[in-house]
Amino acid sequence: MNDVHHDRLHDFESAIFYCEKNGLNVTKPREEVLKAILGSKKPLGAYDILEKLAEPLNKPKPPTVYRAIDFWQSHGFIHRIESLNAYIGCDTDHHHEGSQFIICDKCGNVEEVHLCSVPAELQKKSEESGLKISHWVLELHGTCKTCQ
Amino acid sequence: MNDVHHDRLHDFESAIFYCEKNGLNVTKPREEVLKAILGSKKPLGAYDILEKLAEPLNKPKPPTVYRAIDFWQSHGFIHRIESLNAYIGCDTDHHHEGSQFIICDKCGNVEEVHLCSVPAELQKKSEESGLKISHWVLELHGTCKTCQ
DNA sequence: GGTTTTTAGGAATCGTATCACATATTGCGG
DNA sequence: CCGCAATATGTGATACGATTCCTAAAAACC
Repeated sequence: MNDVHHDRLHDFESAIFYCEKNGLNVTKPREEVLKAILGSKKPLGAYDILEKLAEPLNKPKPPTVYRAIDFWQSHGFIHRIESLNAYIGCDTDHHHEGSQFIICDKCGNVEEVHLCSVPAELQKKSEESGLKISHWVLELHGTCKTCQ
Repeated sequence: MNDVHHDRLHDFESAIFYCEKNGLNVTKPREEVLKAILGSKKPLGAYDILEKLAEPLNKPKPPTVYRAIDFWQSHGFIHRIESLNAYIGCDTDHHHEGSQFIICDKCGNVEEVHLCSVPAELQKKSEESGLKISHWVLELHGTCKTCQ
């Protein structure tokens, strides 16, 4: 567990706790995938994860990793960043249909932002258009404070 | 040119005009790629485009299509929809750093939305975090009026 | 213990995108 | 017009991302 970055340790433990409470199996692949993602400050691609797990899981194949990703994602513990094809740990209590990220294209750091709801302007637009929103993707790219 | 959907014909012509005015070459691959994208009501994947161009361009290879996509994208005439890995024509005057889409996951229709600026809530968050925004991705998924 | 459900292993394949390198075409100064 | 530089294309190979399908193991339940 000490290979999970310290400020994400709590996330790891709370995920485990959540699973225990809800009768979900925390299997070896799932555990290792979550550890890999939470252990990284930056989002990881599926094949980055695959590499990291070569040792602990004896060279797993893509489906193994994708299955675990799906599992954690479906329970809201990790998010996919569409514009990076990469995965990152959720930094709050899971299960929100939208996620928002602030992404530095220079250093690759990603910060999760939490809006409790769709911004008003958009809410309005989607109402006008009659869309019943299921989820949304919001990714701001730019240069972070330290990289400027 | 009559294979460009009628309500996108103007977009095609104004792109050509823009290129002439700015000394940009409208080559055969570029022309065909733009026509393919504007000729479709729904976003096209790169390999969809590749297929459509099999005849007019004599079975082009991926780089041919991607280069033309990059070209039009860099001049703001088409957008990439990250959560679909697909490309769609811009429906207004080009060159805005952010694009916003309303996507029906049932019928695949996409509507472009134009916010002139980043929603206030996000603007605030990105200021707090010190991000200098270069571009942003905003994609609302759900079910459109007619599909509900 | 036997059956059902859940999970994992693994080969193959598909979809998306880029690299490297050769070739062609265009634009422009002499 | 020629030759050079800049721009753009053709093409094979390869990298990266994700899924399908089928088999086998492990857990949960009776």
